[in-house]
Amino acid sequence: MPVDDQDGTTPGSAWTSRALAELTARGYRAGEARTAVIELLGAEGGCLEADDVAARLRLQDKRAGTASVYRALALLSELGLLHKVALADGPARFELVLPDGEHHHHIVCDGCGQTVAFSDPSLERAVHAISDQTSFLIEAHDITLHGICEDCQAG
Amino acid sequence: MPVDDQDGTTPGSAWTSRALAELTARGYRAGEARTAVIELLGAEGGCLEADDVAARLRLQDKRAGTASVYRALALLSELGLLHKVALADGPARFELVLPDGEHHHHIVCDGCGQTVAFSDPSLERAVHAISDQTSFLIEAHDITLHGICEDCQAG
DNA sequence: GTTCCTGCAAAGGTTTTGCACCATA
DNA sequence: TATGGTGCAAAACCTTTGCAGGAAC
Repeated sequence: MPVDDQDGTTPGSAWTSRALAELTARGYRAGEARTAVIELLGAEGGCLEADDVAARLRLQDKRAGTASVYRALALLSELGLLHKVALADGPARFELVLPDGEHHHHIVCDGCGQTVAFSDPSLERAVHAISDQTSFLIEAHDITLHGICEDCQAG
Repeated sequence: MPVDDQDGTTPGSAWTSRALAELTARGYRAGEARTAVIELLGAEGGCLEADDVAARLRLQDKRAGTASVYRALALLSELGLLHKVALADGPARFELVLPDGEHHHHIVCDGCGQTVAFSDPSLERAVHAISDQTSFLIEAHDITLHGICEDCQAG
């Protein structure tokens, strides 16, 4: 469920416009499948697997072939509009890249596979400090915590 | 290349002994493929893909079927002797779990795929602070930085 | 001798690719 | 109209599973 911001719009709807603009600005066409993927991701706020995207589009009667979904996700990642996250098991997930750099990380329950998001400024500061010390030009980072959720601890 | 510690032994060779002891202590048998995988990982110090393990064993004329390699890696992970790390692209890698909890994380070059390891105490502190705040029982964490290595920046 | 481990081969799931057709600009 | 996007189907890739034979205890 997308979170409303102060304007009453979602961060995702701004992302949708930006993604579509970026595409055409770079000479890519707004084909049917590609546009549908962008609109869906903006509406959902990201954190979807390729298969989720395909399935939800089917529910909306916007049919998009699996291959086109993968191609759209790959292109958007390449353009820096999405960030591909590989959790330890299962397929990759795709997160919106927002212009203010705001993002989150994940805690995965190794019992039931449930994933929750979190963000933490001091963790970000620690990552940036490392970025300054390495010869790599750091552009992104993934952080995943693994553990057991409350339900699985009880059961 | 494994890093020598103060005793002149490698951390990996201690790991090999511990892994073999742990296996028998828990009632598992020291079969040929399983033993070969453990010895290889200890000697190499971890950070290998399943396929690397199979290939290097073949080079040593210790043939181990792919399935047995995967089964050994899965068992060792389950016993807490290995940690499975999923980088964004490509197959999972397996890291030794050392008894003192010492471990490292990775920086991946998105240009050439090169991976280097790093460790950082303040990053670890930040992760532990989060662990204390969540209802999850945190048992492990993966951190991967993505960027462009010096070579790819130049080229 | 019994149980577990192993290897092969086949299946499983995710992602990529080839190609003919169609839509966008 | 020319180029590039799309969909289908097939392939590629990593990983898991079934099963018969062999090794460990």
